[in-house]
Amino acid sequence: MSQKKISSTEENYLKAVYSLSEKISENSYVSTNSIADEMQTKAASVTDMVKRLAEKTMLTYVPYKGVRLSGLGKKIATDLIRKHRLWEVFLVEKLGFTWAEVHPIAEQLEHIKSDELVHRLDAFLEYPEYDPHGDPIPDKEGKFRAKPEILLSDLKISEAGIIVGVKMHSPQFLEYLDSKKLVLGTKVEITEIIEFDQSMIVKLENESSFNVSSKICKNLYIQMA
Amino acid sequence: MSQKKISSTEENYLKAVYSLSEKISENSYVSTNSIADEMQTKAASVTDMVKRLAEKTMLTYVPYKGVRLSGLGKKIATDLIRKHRLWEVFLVEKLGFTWAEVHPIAEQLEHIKSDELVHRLDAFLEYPEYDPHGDPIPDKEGKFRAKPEILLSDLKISEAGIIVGVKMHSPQFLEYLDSKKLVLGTKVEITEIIEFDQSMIVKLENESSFNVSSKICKNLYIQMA
DNA sequence: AAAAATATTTAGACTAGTCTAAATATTAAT
DNA sequence: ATTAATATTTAGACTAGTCTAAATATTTTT
Repeated sequence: MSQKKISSTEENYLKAVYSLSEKISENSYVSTNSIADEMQTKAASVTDMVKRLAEKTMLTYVPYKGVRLSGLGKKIATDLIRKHRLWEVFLVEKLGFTWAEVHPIAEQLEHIKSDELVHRLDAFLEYPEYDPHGDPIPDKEGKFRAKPEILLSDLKISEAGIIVGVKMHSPQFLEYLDSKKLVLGTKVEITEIIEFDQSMIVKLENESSFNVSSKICKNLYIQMA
Repeated sequence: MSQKKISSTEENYLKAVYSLSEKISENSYVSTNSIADEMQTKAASVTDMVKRLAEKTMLTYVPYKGVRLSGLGKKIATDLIRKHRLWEVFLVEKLGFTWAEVHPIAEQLEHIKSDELVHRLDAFLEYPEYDPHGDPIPDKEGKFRAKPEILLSDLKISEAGIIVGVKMHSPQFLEYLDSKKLVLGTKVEITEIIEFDQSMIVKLENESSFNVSSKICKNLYIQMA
Protein backbone atom coordinates (compact mmCIF):
# COMPACT_ATOMS: atom_id res chain seq x y z
CA MET A 1 0.00 0.00 0.00
CA SER A 2 2.63 2.52 1.02
CA GLN A 3 4.86 4.07 -1.64
CA LYS A 4 7.16 1.97 -3.83
CA LYS A 5 10.50 3.62 -3.51
CA ILE A 6 11.19 7.23 -2.76
CA SER A 7 14.32 8.97 -1.58
CA SER A 8 14.48 11.42 1.29
CA THR A 9 15.40 14.08 -1.24
CA GLU A 10 12.26 13.44 -3.26
CA GLU A 11 10.23 13.47 -0.06
CA ASN A 12 11.67 16.84 0.84
CA TYR A 13 10.73 18.31 -2.53
CA LEU A 14 7.14 17.08 -2.12
CA LYS A 15 7.00 18.55 1.35
CA ALA A 16 8.26 21.89 0.02
CA VAL A 17 5.69 21.91 -2.77
CA TYR A 18 2.95 21.03 -0.30
CA SER A 19 3.94 23.83 2.02
CA LEU A 20 4.11 26.34 -0.85
CA SER A 21 0.74 25.19 -2.19
CA GLU A 22 -0.81 26.11 1.16
CA LYS A 23 0.29 29.69 0.69
CA ILE A 24 -1.28 30.24 -2.72
CA SER A 25 -4.76 29.94 -4.22
CA GLU A 26 -6.33 26.51 -4.71
CA ASN A 27 -5.64 25.78 -8.37
CA SER A 28 -2.60 27.81 -9.25
CA TYR A 29 0.85 26.44 -9.82
CA VAL A 30 3.87 26.38 -7.53
CA SER A 31 6.77 28.00 -9.36
CA THR A 32 10.20 26.51 -9.91
CA ASN A 33 11.87 29.50 -8.29
CA SER A 34 9.77 29.39 -5.14
CA ILE A 35 10.68 25.72 -4.71
CA ALA A 36 14.34 26.56 -5.24
CA ASP A 37 14.07 29.20 -2.52
CA GLU A 38 12.32 26.88 -0.08
CA MET A 39 14.81 24.06 -0.69
CA GLN A 40 17.89 26.27 -0.64
CA THR A 41 18.90 25.03 -4.07
CA LYS A 42 19.01 26.29 -7.65
CA ALA A 43 16.12 26.54 -10.10
CA ALA A 44 17.91 24.24 -12.56
CA SER A 45 18.04 21.48 -9.94
CA VAL A 46 14.35 21.94 -9.29
CA THR A 47 13.50 21.56 -12.97
CA ASP A 48 15.39 18.26 -13.07
CA MET A 49 13.70 16.99 -9.94
CA VAL A 50 10.14 17.95 -10.80
CA LYS A 51 10.52 16.12 -14.10
CA ARG A 52 11.43 12.99 -12.16
CA LEU A 53 8.57 13.45 -9.71
CA ALA A 54 6.13 14.05 -12.57
CA GLU A 55 7.43 10.81 -14.13
CA LYS A 56 6.50 9.07 -10.89
CA THR A 57 3.03 10.70 -10.97
CA MET A 58 3.57 12.49 -7.68
CA LEU A 59 2.86 15.85 -9.26
CA THR A 60 1.97 17.43 -12.58
CA TYR A 61 4.52 19.65 -14.21
CA VAL A 62 3.77 22.25 -16.85
CA PRO A 63 6.97 23.79 -18.24
CA TYR A 64 7.29 27.50 -17.56
CA LYS A 65 4.15 27.35 -15.40
CA GLY A 66 5.07 25.25 -12.39
CA VAL A 67 3.82 22.18 -10.54
CA ARG A 68 0.81 20.89 -8.65
CA LEU A 69 0.80 17.88 -6.32
CA SER A 70 -1.21 14.83 -7.33
CA GLY A 71 -3.23 12.85 -4.78
CA LEU A 72 -0.26 10.55 -4.33
CA GLY A 73 2.09 13.50 -3.88
CA LYS A 74 -0.22 15.07 -1.30
CA LYS A 75 -0.45 11.79 0.60
CA ILE A 76 3.33 11.44 0.78
CA ALA A 77 3.66 15.06 1.93
CA THR A 78 1.02 14.81 4.66
CA ASP A 79 2.49 11.51 5.85
CA LEU A 80 5.78 13.32 6.28
CA ILE A 81 4.16 16.17 8.16
CA ARG A 82 2.35 13.65 10.35
CA LYS A 83 5.61 11.88 11.17
CA HIS A 84 7.49 15.11 11.71
CA ARG A 85 4.94 16.41 14.19
CA LEU A 86 4.55 13.13 16.05
CA TRP A 87 8.31 12.94 16.49
CA GLU A 88 8.33 16.52 17.75
CA VAL A 89 5.77 15.59 20.38
CA PHE A 90 7.94 12.63 21.37
CA LEU A 91 11.07 14.74 21.63
CA VAL A 92 9.40 17.34 23.82
CA GLU A 93 7.02 15.22 25.90
CA LYS A 94 9.19 12.16 26.44
CA LEU A 95 12.77 13.32 26.04
CA GLY A 96 12.44 16.81 27.48
CA PHE A 97 13.71 18.82 24.50
CA THR A 98 12.49 22.42 24.18
CA TRP A 99 10.21 23.46 21.32
CA ALA A 100 13.11 25.48 19.91
CA GLU A 101 15.35 22.42 19.57
CA VAL A 102 13.20 19.75 17.97
CA HIS A 103 12.83 20.81 14.36
CA PRO A 104 16.17 19.67 12.92
CA ILE A 105 15.96 16.30 14.66
CA ALA A 106 12.37 15.68 13.55
CA GLU A 107 13.51 16.67 10.06
CA GLN A 108 15.65 13.52 10.09
CA LEU A 109 13.22 11.27 11.94
CA GLU A 110 10.37 12.00 9.53
CA HIS A 111 12.15 9.99 6.84
CA ILE A 112 12.20 6.73 8.81
CA LYS A 113 10.09 4.25 6.85
CA SER A 114 7.75 2.07 8.88
CA ASP A 115 4.00 2.46 9.01
CA GLU A 116 3.92 0.29 12.11
CA LEU A 117 6.39 2.59 13.84
CA VAL A 118 4.24 5.65 13.18
CA HIS A 119 1.16 3.84 14.36
CA ARG A 120 2.80 2.69 17.60
CA LEU A 121 4.43 6.05 18.22
CA ASP A 122 1.03 7.73 17.83
CA ALA A 123 -0.47 5.33 20.39
CA PHE A 124 2.49 5.75 22.77
CA LEU A 125 1.97 9.51 22.68
CA GLU A 126 -1.76 8.97 23.27
CA TYR A 127 -2.88 10.26 19.90
CA PRO A 128 -1.82 13.89 20.20
CA GLU A 129 -3.78 16.41 18.11
CA TYR A 130 -1.22 19.19 18.03
CA ASP A 131 2.57 19.35 17.97
CA PRO A 132 4.65 21.43 20.43
CA HIS A 133 4.23 24.53 18.26
CA GLY A 134 0.45 24.19 18.11
CA ASP A 135 0.39 22.83 14.55
CA PRO A 136 -2.29 20.16 13.98
CA ILE A 137 -1.15 16.60 13.35
CA PRO A 138 -2.86 15.14 10.28
CA ASP A 139 -4.45 11.69 10.61
CA LYS A 140 -3.46 8.62 8.61
CA GLU A 141 -5.59 9.81 5.69
CA GLY A 142 -3.91 13.19 5.65
CA LYS A 143 -6.90 15.04 7.10
CA PHE A 144 -6.04 18.05 9.23
CA ARG A 145 -7.87 19.28 12.29
CA ALA A 146 -8.75 22.98 12.37
CA LYS A 147 -5.63 25.04 12.71
CA PRO A 148 -5.41 28.21 14.79
CA GLU A 149 -6.37 31.28 12.76
CA ILE A 150 -6.59 34.25 15.07
CA LEU A 151 -3.36 36.15 15.70
CA LEU A 152 -2.59 38.10 18.81
CA SER A 153 -2.37 41.13 16.52
CA ASP A 154 -6.06 40.66 15.65
CA LEU A 155 -7.18 41.30 19.24
CA LYS A 156 -8.65 44.61 20.40
CA ILE A 157 -8.09 46.34 23.70
CA SER A 158 -9.41 44.45 26.72
CA GLU A 159 -9.84 41.24 24.72
CA ALA A 160 -8.19 38.11 26.11
CA GLY A 161 -7.19 34.68 24.86
CA ILE A 162 -4.89 31.72 25.22
CA ILE A 163 -1.72 31.22 23.19
CA VAL A 164 -2.29 28.06 21.12
CA GLY A 165 0.35 28.22 18.42
CA VAL A 166 3.17 30.04 16.70
CA LYS A 167 3.33 31.10 13.08
CA MET A 168 7.09 31.52 12.89
CA HIS A 169 9.27 28.61 14.03
CA SER A 170 12.76 30.06 14.29
CA PRO A 171 14.61 28.88 17.40
CA GLN A 172 15.51 32.47 18.25
CA PHE A 173 11.85 33.46 18.27
CA LEU A 174 10.87 30.41 20.31
CA GLU A 175 13.63 30.98 22.85
CA TYR A 176 12.55 34.59 23.18
CA LEU A 177 8.97 33.48 23.85
CA ASP A 178 10.23 31.09 26.53
CA SER A 179 12.12 33.92 28.21
CA LYS A 180 8.94 36.03 28.29
CA LYS A 181 6.78 33.07 29.39
CA LEU A 182 4.72 33.45 26.23
CA VAL A 183 4.33 29.70 25.83
CA LEU A 184 1.40 27.57 24.67
CA GLY A 185 -1.43 27.63 27.19
CA THR A 186 -0.57 31.06 28.53
CA LYS A 187 -3.54 33.39 28.95
CA VAL A 188 -2.97 36.91 27.70
CA GLU A 189 -5.06 40.09 27.82
CA ILE A 190 -4.54 43.22 25.74
CA THR A 191 -4.46 46.28 27.92
CA GLU A 192 -3.18 48.76 25.36
CA ILE A 193 -2.31 49.06 21.69
CA ILE A 194 0.47 51.44 20.72
CA GLU A 195 -0.72 52.96 17.47
CA PHE A 196 2.50 54.18 15.89
CA ASP A 197 4.33 50.80 15.92
CA GLN A 198 1.40 48.43 16.37
CA SER A 199 2.96 46.94 19.49
CA MET A 200 0.76 45.84 22.38
CA ILE A 201 0.83 45.94 26.13
CA VAL A 202 -0.06 42.44 27.23
CA LYS A 203 -1.08 41.32 30.71
CA LEU A 204 -0.39 37.75 31.82
CA GLU A 205 -2.32 35.79 34.43
CA ASN A 206 0.29 36.55 37.06
CA GLU A 207 -0.61 40.22 36.55
CA SER A 208 2.75 41.06 35.01
CA SER A 209 2.43 43.43 32.05
CA PHE A 210 4.83 44.22 29.25
CA ASN A 211 5.16 45.50 25.72
CA VAL A 212 5.03 42.96 22.89
CA SER A 213 6.29 44.05 19.46
CA SER A 214 4.11 43.96 16.38
CA LYS A 215 6.33 41.28 14.85
CA ILE A 216 5.67 38.99 17.78
CA CYS A 217 1.93 39.73 17.87
CA LYS A 218 1.69 38.72 14.23
CA ASN A 219 3.27 35.35 14.98
CA LEU A 220 1.25 34.16 17.96
CA TYR A 221 -1.98 32.25 17.41
CA ILE A 222 -4.71 32.84 19.95
CA GLN A 223 -7.79 30.94 21.07
CA MET A 224 -10.20 33.62 22.25
CA ALA A 225 -11.32 33.22 25.83
CA MET B 1 33.97 16.85 18.48
CA SER B 2 31.67 14.53 16.56
CA GLN B 3 32.48 13.64 12.95
CA LYS B 4 32.60 16.25 10.20
CA LYS B 5 30.44 14.82 7.47
CA ILE B 6 29.73 11.20 6.83
CA SER B 7 27.00 9.56 4.78
CA SER B 8 24.84 6.70 5.99
CA THR B 9 26.47 4.54 3.33
CA GLU B 10 29.93 5.25 4.70
CA GLU B 11 28.67 4.56 8.20
CA ASN B 12 27.32 1.21 7.08
CA TYR B 13 30.67 0.23 5.60
CA LEU B 14 32.45 1.08 8.84
CA LYS B 15 29.91 -0.93 10.80
CA ALA B 16 30.43 -3.92 8.51
CA VAL B 17 34.21 -3.69 8.86
CA TYR B 18 33.88 -3.43 12.62
CA SER B 19 31.65 -6.47 12.79
CA LEU B 20 33.98 -8.50 10.55
CA SER B 21 37.01 -7.41 12.60
CA GLU B 22 35.41 -8.95 15.67
CA LYS B 23 35.36 -12.32 13.97
CA ILE B 24 39.06 -12.43 13.08
CA SER B 25 42.34 -12.17 14.96
CA GLU B 26 43.44 -8.86 16.45
CA ASN B 27 45.82 -7.52 13.83
CA SER B 28 44.83 -9.15 10.59
CA TYR B 29 43.05 -7.43 7.76
CA VAL B 30 39.40 -7.49 6.76
CA SER B 31 39.19 -8.56 3.12
CA THR B 32 37.41 -6.75 0.33
CA ASN B 33 35.34 -9.81 -0.49
CA SER B 34 34.13 -10.36 3.06
CA ILE B 35 32.97 -6.73 3.17
CA ALA B 36 31.20 -7.19 -0.16
CA ASP B 37 29.43 -10.25 1.27
CA GLU B 38 28.41 -8.48 4.46
CA MET B 39 27.16 -5.42 2.59
CA GLN B 40 25.40 -7.34 -0.17
CA THR B 41 27.38 -5.50 -2.79
CA LYS B 42 30.23 -6.18 -5.21
CA ALA B 43 33.94 -6.26 -4.45
CA ALA B 44 34.59 -3.48 -6.98
CA SER B 45 32.26 -1.16 -5.08
CA VAL B 46 34.04 -2.00 -1.85
CA THR B 47 37.43 -1.13 -3.32
CA ASP B 48 36.11 2.28 -4.35
CA MET B 49 34.58 2.93 -0.97
CA VAL B 50 37.50 1.83 1.19
CA LYS B 51 39.74 4.17 -0.79
CA ARG B 52 37.42 7.02 0.14
CA LEU B 53 37.28 5.95 3.79
CA ALA B 54 41.07 5.61 3.91
CA GLU B 55 41.28 9.14 2.47
CA LYS B 56 39.15 10.28 5.41
CA THR B 57 41.45 8.42 7.85
CA MET B 58 38.66 6.18 9.08
CA LEU B 59 40.60 3.06 8.18
CA THR B 60 43.87 1.96 6.67
CA TYR B 61 43.77 0.24 3.32
CA VAL B 62 46.51 -1.99 1.92
CA PRO B 63 45.75 -3.02 -1.68
CA TYR B 64 45.27 -6.76 -2.10
CA LYS B 65 45.50 -7.22 1.69
CA GLY B 66 42.40 -5.52 3.09
CA VAL B 67 41.50 -2.89 5.66
CA ARG B 68 41.75 -2.16 9.35
CA LEU B 69 39.70 0.44 11.25
CA SER B 70 41.48 3.46 12.72
CA GLY B 71 40.56 4.84 16.12
CA LEU B 72 38.20 7.26 14.40
CA GLY B 73 36.62 4.46 12.37
CA LYS B 74 36.12 2.35 15.48
CA LYS B 75 34.53 5.28 17.28
CA ILE B 76 32.05 5.87 14.48
CA ALA B 77 31.21 2.16 14.34
CA THR B 78 30.65 1.76 18.07
CA ASP B 79 28.57 4.96 18.13
CA LEU B 80 26.35 3.36 15.51
CA ILE B 81 26.07 0.14 17.47
CA ARG B 82 25.25 2.13 20.57
CA LYS B 83 22.50 4.01 18.77
CA HIS B 84 21.16 0.88 17.11
CA ARG B 85 20.85 -0.98 20.39
CA LEU B 86 19.38 1.93 22.30
CA TRP B 87 16.70 2.34 19.63
CA GLU B 88 15.97 -1.38 19.79
CA VAL B 89 15.39 -1.08 23.52
CA PHE B 90 13.08 1.86 22.86
CA LEU B 91 11.12 -0.01 20.21
CA VAL B 92 10.60 -3.06 22.43
CA GLU B 93 10.24 -1.47 25.86
CA LYS B 94 8.28 1.62 24.94
CA LEU B 95 6.50 0.82 21.71
CA GLY B 96 5.83 -2.87 22.27
CA PHE B 97 7.57 -4.27 19.19
CA THR B 98 8.84 -7.85 19.40
CA TRP B 99 12.56 -8.62 19.35
CA ALA B 100 12.06 -10.15 15.91
CA GLU B 101 10.73 -6.91 14.41
CA VAL B 102 13.10 -4.20 15.57
CA HIS B 103 16.27 -4.72 13.56
CA PRO B 104 15.28 -3.11 10.25
CA ILE B 105 13.77 -0.09 11.98
CA ALA B 106 16.79 0.41 14.24
CA GLU B 107 18.91 0.07 11.11
CA GLN B 108 17.35 3.34 9.94
CA LEU B 109 17.19 5.08 13.30
CA GLU B 110 20.89 4.51 14.03
CA HIS B 111 21.78 7.06 11.33
CA ILE B 112 19.95 9.96 12.96
CA LYS B 113 22.57 12.53 13.86
CA SER B 114 22.22 14.19 17.25
CA ASP B 115 24.44 13.50 20.23
CA GLU B 116 21.88 15.14 22.47
CA LEU B 117 19.19 12.79 21.18
CA VAL B 118 21.25 9.72 22.02
CA HIS B 119 22.04 11.07 25.42
CA ARG B 120 18.41 11.83 26.24
CA LEU B 121 17.18 8.56 24.80
CA ASP B 122 19.68 6.70 26.98
CA ALA B 123 18.38 8.52 30.05
CA PHE B 124 14.73 8.00 29.07
CA LEU B 125 15.40 4.25 28.84
CA GLU B 126 17.16 4.40 32.22
CA TYR B 127 20.63 3.57 30.90
CA PRO B 128 20.02 0.03 29.67
CA GLU B 129 23.05 -2.26 29.59
CA TYR B 130 21.79 -4.78 27.07
CA ASP B 131 19.53 -4.65 24.03
CA PRO B 132 16.49 -6.91 23.53
CA HIS B 133 18.70 -9.67 22.09
CA GLY B 134 21.10 -9.61 25.04
CA ASP B 135 23.83 -7.72 23.20
CA PRO B 136 25.71 -5.22 25.38
CA ILE B 137 25.23 -1.51 24.66
CA PRO B 138 28.60 0.27 24.43
CA ASP B 139 29.03 3.48 26.41
CA LYS B 140 29.78 6.91 24.91
CA GLU B 141 33.46 6.04 24.70
CA GLY B 142 32.74 2.83 22.82
CA LYS B 143 33.56 0.56 25.74
CA PHE B 144 31.58 -2.68 25.86
CA ARG B 145 30.37 -4.48 28.93
CA ALA B 146 31.12 -8.21 29.10
CA LYS B 147 29.11 -10.04 26.52
CA PRO B 148 27.56 -13.48 27.09
CA GLU B 149 29.99 -16.27 26.18
CA ILE B 150 28.51 -19.59 27.26
CA LEU B 151 26.21 -21.28 24.78
CA LEU B 152 23.42 -23.64 25.70
CA SER B 153 25.33 -26.27 23.71
CA ASP B 154 28.24 -25.93 26.19
CA LEU B 155 26.12 -27.20 29.09
CA LYS B 156 26.34 -30.76 30.42
CA ILE B 157 23.53 -32.94 31.68
CA SER B 158 21.77 -31.63 34.80
CA GLU B 159 23.39 -28.21 34.45
CA ALA B 160 21.06 -25.21 34.45
CA GLY B 161 21.16 -21.56 33.48
CA ILE B 162 19.25 -18.52 32.30
CA ILE B 163 18.91 -17.46 28.68
CA VAL B 164 20.66 -14.09 28.40
CA GLY B 165 21.20 -13.65 24.69
CA VAL B 166 20.98 -14.93 21.15
CA LYS B 167 23.84 -15.38 18.73
CA MET B 168 21.73 -15.50 15.56
CA HIS B 169 19.30 -12.62 14.96
CA SER B 170 17.07 -13.82 12.12
CA PRO B 171 13.40 -13.00 12.69
CA GLN B 172 12.45 -16.59 11.94
CA PHE B 173 14.74 -17.86 14.67
CA LEU B 174 13.48 -15.27 17.15
CA GLU B 175 9.84 -15.99 16.38
CA TYR B 176 10.50 -19.68 16.86
CA LEU B 177 12.07 -18.96 20.25
CA ASP B 178 9.01 -16.93 21.21
CA SER B 179 6.75 -19.83 20.29
CA LYS B 180 8.77 -22.18 22.53
CA LYS B 181 8.98 -19.60 25.34
CA LEU B 182 12.75 -19.64 25.05
CA VAL B 183 13.03 -15.91 25.70
CA LEU B 184 15.57 -13.86 27.66
CA GLY B 185 15.29 -14.53 31.38
CA THR B 186 13.96 -18.05 30.94
CA LYS B 187 15.61 -20.64 33.20
CA VAL B 188 16.52 -23.88 31.47
CA GLU B 189 17.96 -27.18 32.68
CA ILE B 190 19.53 -29.90 30.56
CA THR B 191 17.97 -33.27 31.32
CA GLU B 192 19.41 -35.21 28.41
CA ILE B 193 21.81 -34.86 25.49
CA ILE B 194 21.06 -36.85 22.36
CA GLU B 195 24.48 -37.92 21.14
CA PHE B 196 23.86 -38.65 17.47
CA ASP B 197 22.47 -35.19 16.58
CA GLN B 198 23.71 -33.13 19.54
CA SER B 199 20.19 -32.02 20.36
CA MET B 200 19.17 -31.54 23.98
CA ILE B 201 16.15 -32.21 26.12
CA VAL B 202 15.56 -29.03 28.01
CA LYS B 203 13.34 -28.52 31.04
CA LEU B 204 11.75 -25.12 31.71
CA GLU B 205 10.72 -23.76 35.08
CA ASN B 206 7.13 -24.68 34.44
CA GLU B 207 8.33 -28.32 34.31
CA SER B 208 7.58 -28.64 30.58
CA SER B 209 10.30 -30.53 28.74
CA PHE B 210 11.14 -30.71 25.06
CA ASN B 211 13.83 -31.36 22.52
CA VAL B 212 15.94 -28.46 21.34
CA SER B 213 17.96 -28.87 18.15
CA SER B 214 21.73 -28.48 18.06
CA LYS B 215 21.38 -25.45 15.80
CA ILE B 216 19.29 -23.72 18.42
CA CYS B 217 21.54 -24.73 21.32
CA LYS B 218 24.49 -23.19 19.52
CA ASN B 219 22.68 -19.87 19.23
CA LEU B 220 21.47 -19.32 22.78
CA TYR B 221 23.71 -17.60 25.31
CA ILE B 222 23.42 -18.81 28.89
CA GLN B 223 24.24 -17.33 32.27
CA MET B 224 24.95 -20.36 34.43
CA ALA B 225 22.77 -20.60 37.53
C1' DA C 1 3.74 46.35 -29.61
C1' DA C 2 8.56 46.41 -28.95
C1' DA C 3 12.10 46.52 -25.47
C1' DA C 4 13.68 45.35 -21.03
C1' DA C 5 13.54 42.61 -17.07
C1' DT C 6 12.72 38.38 -15.01
C1' DA C 7 11.77 33.44 -14.79
C1' DT C 8 12.64 29.00 -16.49
C1' DT C 9 14.78 25.43 -19.02
C1' DT C 10 18.66 23.17 -21.45
C1' DA C 11 23.36 21.77 -21.96
C1' DG C 12 27.18 20.06 -20.04
C1' DA C 13 29.98 19.02 -16.12
C1' DC C 14 30.69 17.26 -11.45
C1' DT C 15 30.32 13.89 -7.09
C1' DA C 16 28.91 9.72 -4.65
C1' DG C 17 27.82 5.37 -5.20
C1' DT C 18 26.98 1.51 -7.91
C1' DC C 19 27.78 -2.10 -11.55
C1' DT C 20 30.06 -5.42 -15.29
C1' DA C 21 33.90 -6.99 -17.60
C1' DA C 22 38.69 -7.14 -18.17
C1' DA C 23 43.24 -7.03 -16.11
C1' DT C 24 46.30 -8.14 -12.50
C1' DA C 25 47.84 -10.05 -8.14
C1' DT C 26 47.86 -13.68 -4.70
C1' DT C 27 47.26 -18.31 -3.09
C1' DA C 28 46.79 -23.20 -3.76
C1' DA C 29 47.76 -27.33 -6.31
C1' DT C 30 50.31 -30.19 -8.84
C1' DA D 1 58.15 -23.79 -9.60
C1' DT D 2 54.85 -23.51 -12.95
C1' DT D 3 50.01 -23.86 -13.56
C1' DA D 4 45.41 -23.26 -12.08
C1' DA D 5 42.10 -21.20 -9.19
C1' DT D 6 40.67 -17.41 -6.61
C1' DA D 7 40.75 -12.67 -4.92
C1' DT D 8 41.25 -7.97 -5.95
C1' DT D 9 41.69 -3.90 -8.57
C1' DT D 10 41.04 -1.00 -12.72
C1' DA D 11 38.46 0.82 -16.50
C1' DG D 12 34.49 2.51 -18.09
C1' DA D 13 29.60 3.14 -17.80
C1' DC D 14 25.36 4.24 -15.32
C1' DT D 15 21.92 6.84 -11.90
C1' DA D 16 20.59 10.42 -8.69
C1' DG D 17 21.35 14.71 -7.50
C1' DT D 18 23.72 18.90 -7.88
C1' DC D 19 25.79 23.11 -10.16
C1' DT D 20 27.04 27.12 -13.66
C1' DA D 21 26.38 29.34 -17.82
C1' DA D 22 23.87 29.92 -21.89
C1' DA D 23 19.50 29.82 -24.26
C1' DT D 24 14.69 30.54 -24.36
C1' DA D 25 10.16 31.88 -22.66
C1' DT D 26 7.18 34.91 -20.12
C1' DT D 27 5.93 39.11 -18.01
C1' DT D 28 6.35 43.91 -17.29
C1' DT D 29 7.32 48.40 -18.66
C1' DT D 30 7.28 51.94 -21.73
